[in-house]
Amino acid sequence: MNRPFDVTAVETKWQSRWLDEGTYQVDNDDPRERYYALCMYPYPSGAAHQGHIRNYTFGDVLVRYQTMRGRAVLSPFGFDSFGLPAENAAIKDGSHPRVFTEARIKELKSSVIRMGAVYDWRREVRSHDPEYIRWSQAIFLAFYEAGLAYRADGAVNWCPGCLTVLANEQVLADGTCERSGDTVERRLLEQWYFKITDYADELLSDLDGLGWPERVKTMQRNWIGRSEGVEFDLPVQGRDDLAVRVFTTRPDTGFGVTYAVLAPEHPLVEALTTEAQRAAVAEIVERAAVTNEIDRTSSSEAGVGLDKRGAFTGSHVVNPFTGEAVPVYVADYVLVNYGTGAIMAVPGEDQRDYDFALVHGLPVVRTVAPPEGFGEGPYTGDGPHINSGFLDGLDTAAAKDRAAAFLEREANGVRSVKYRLRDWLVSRQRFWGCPIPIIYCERDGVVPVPEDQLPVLAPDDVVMDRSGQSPLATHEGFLHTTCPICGGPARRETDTMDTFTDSSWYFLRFADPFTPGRAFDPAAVAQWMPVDFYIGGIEHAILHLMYARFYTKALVDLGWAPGVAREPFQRLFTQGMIRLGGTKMSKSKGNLVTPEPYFPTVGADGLRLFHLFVGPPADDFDWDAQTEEVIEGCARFIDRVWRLWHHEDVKVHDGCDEVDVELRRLTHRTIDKVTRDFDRWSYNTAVAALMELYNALSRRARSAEGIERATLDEALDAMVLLLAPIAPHVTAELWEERYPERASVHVQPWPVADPALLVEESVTMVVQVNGKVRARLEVAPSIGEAEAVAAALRAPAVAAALGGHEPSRVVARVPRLVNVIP
RNA sequence: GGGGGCGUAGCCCAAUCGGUAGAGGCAAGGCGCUUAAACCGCCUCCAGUGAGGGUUCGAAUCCCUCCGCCCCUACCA
Repeated sequence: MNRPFDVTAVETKWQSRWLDEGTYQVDNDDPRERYYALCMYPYPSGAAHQGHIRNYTFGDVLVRYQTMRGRAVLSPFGFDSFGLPAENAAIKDGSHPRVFTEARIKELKSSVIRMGAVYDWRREVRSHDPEYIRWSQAIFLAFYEAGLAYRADGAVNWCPGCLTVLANEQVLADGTCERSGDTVERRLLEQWYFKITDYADELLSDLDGLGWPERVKTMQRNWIGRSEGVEFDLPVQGRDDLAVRVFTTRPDTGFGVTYAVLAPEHPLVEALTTEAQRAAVAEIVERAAVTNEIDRTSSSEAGVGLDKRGAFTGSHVVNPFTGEAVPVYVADYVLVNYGTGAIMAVPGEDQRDYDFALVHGLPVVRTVAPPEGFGEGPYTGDGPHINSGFLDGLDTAAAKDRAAAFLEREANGVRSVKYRLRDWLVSRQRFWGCPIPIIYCERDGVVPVPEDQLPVLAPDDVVMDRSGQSPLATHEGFLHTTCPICGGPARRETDTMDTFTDSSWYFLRFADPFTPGRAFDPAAVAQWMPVDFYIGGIEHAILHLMYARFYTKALVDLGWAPGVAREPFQRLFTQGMIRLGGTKMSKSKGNLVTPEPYFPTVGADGLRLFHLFVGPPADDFDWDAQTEEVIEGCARFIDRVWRLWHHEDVKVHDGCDEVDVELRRLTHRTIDKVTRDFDRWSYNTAVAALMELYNALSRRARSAEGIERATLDEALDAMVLLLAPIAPHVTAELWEERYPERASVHVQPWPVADPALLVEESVTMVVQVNGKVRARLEVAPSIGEAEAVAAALRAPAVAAALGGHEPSRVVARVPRLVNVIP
């Protein structure tokens, strides 16, 4: 491209200046109104790609805009620098994950600076920094002391090809390893958990007040999966000492229970299995043990038939509603870690029970009358109850209540609420993560590492291979230690924490990474939290955002953080992804377009303008063959502004005529429009409005009559101010050229539209006859309804369309429209 | 199977409360500038809103059915 200025020189000049002058540093005692703008801190994967540029452009525009609006804007940046890619790279080429990671951080940071995004770099955090690790571990211990962290057996994902444990994120939807493609197995290990389920209710109910996209809230609600029901006992026939405890949300269908099901891992399976059924049941149990959860929960068509997935135990339980004995099955469609791990099966009103009953020849009883014409199969809807004794005739709600009361009386029933949400398994058998600060002593058991011994850091000389155990466990020097209580021999926990723990509190650290001896100063957190706008990808809609909300709630309850942090992210923006060749642009997909080639040509400004202009920020964008041309078009617009600012080919005159006044009105309408568009994140239309203003100005300024000087100056000033958050370098340069004595464009107050110039002199009133446009009239905006109707009826085309008939009805929406119905 | 989103000009997209379908850009074509081209400037072209039905004086917008694409989720009792 042939640019009218030296893009690289201008952009690097301003980037250095923002850094050197600390333009976007804010202090914790800043008296201005606070604003906290935050992009999700990235995993440092190396130089930025277009997805990063788009993301950080949205954030940067917000920071610069809010700064011009007079706010003290906290704009920090950091790196989610623990994680698997660094460890895998280390295994592959023998480097140390830290060396690898820090090189990637350097690259990404340099890209971010080069695109013109501004941060208070004094506040930068890195998850792998020893000071950060110290406080990640201190929080773990605080959770442990509070009973929020506990140990239990848990299943991990084991890849037989890689001979290693995988994180959940590495297991694809079809149950295979994302690297080797092998089918992932489950193995039992003792693991650490966080008790996020303690907060299930609050995590659910607090969603209501958040300014988040509805779909993200819906996803979180579904993930938490609250359901109300009844827990009760099914006594085992012939065994006074045993009962199968089940949970149901449909106690009203109790008369339709024709069998019961235990999960394969249920503790009663052994006791209830008769000798004759032992082999059949064992087969089901063994199969469940080696099958990963994905396969188990996929529908029967995909894998093994239902006949192979369940077996009769030989025992019966008594249905408390009917008093009849029904068979007990073991089947893998019942999960041990939900509800009570056992169900009453109602094939008449449940699809899964119905499918299973058909295959195993179990009776189906309908207890809710389906509507007329309803065919075969289970009916899960509402309706009058039938075949249900004392529930007959009741609707579902009433029957539920009556049945629950019955179960409370007759079957040790308790109304209860269950959640789909599970406790958070935080152990990872990995090296490149935050070590869990726990010591195991033969005498004293589980012992927290004393706070003065934090951080627990991994030694540098750990061998990372694919043996499948935690790399730290292979390092004798790390493994063996002494017990802080008795001084006797002890060993360290060798697992590290899920990297989602690091990202669950970094935004609190940003408020105050300065105070020694604390994770953060509560007063500083109180000043900055909650985050006003949190910007990131939809892929974090569930896990990261749920975990972070859990952390802040727990930290508030533990007294670490002030109550304002309870809901950390007031508003959330999830930007659309960039797709190339039909898939998301990402390093792991190998379909990256990097920004570097664009910097010397269209510049960071051109690229930023492009990302804002190309479509709504929330929408996905396809990077395709035409994209190059669109990007160049954006750079061209910047060039046009540059030339017009320098009055190239412009004719100016003094003395303002009506056309100039109209241009002044357009300038102020544009100020108003762009401001409202910024506030609703409609950057594409804001840019379009600026282009429209440019077009009108240029046309007038380059016409034979020319333009009034003051009108042009006012319009150009407004345009450069409005463009400043979008194209920060070129606008800073233009502003400094013309106004060397003034402060930078970026600390100028945001322009305000003059209300007097927003009032339109006349508007076009559309006159319709029977919905068809027949005339357009110029009218005063203040026109009254009667006057508007009279004017409409006077219009010749309207009279003609009416053909002399009296209108039967007239709908007037002054001053825009009058619709005459004959 | 369940939940959500999207579908407007050749392409990306506007239309903010149900009220003139077009703001902006890209591409295409033409003219001017130029020895020529690029650049630059000016101008032109193009859809009736995925299909069908309903509500309404009036529907891209609300409702129903269907088609296509995308995302999330998945036996949660």
